[in-house]
Amino acid sequence: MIEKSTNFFEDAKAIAKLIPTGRVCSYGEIAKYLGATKSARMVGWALNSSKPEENIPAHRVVNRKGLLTGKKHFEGPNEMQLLLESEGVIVINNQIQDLDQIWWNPNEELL
DNA sequence: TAACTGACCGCCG
DNA sequence: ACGGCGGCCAGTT
Repeated sequence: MIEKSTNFFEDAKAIAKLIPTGRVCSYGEIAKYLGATKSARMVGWALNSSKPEENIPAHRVVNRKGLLTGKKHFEGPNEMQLLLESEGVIVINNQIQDLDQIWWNPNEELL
């Protein structure tokens, strides 16, 4: 019934699921991997459309600066940060530390 | 129906 | 170095 342009959304969710624990990625990188470098926003939309039941670690997906821009879309304001810290990711002031350390590039890892 | 917004990113001034 | 704006796609009002 609803399998048409959702391909991009499905892929975005799939990539998010592929993100290993303790790692983070940016919307742009995911979008780039999907072939839509300029459609980074759609990646976020895909996660928003997705539900917690989908087991999608959206908290591992952050913006280019490593800032938890989508934390407000979670159950709680600190849910995202707590999840990241729980996985070993250092997050201070809604910003991920050691980005170069935990960064996960789909183009390199999944290549 | 048409227009705006939205978990962003990159470019230009 | 910092600020502002446009572009992408789809969903919502």
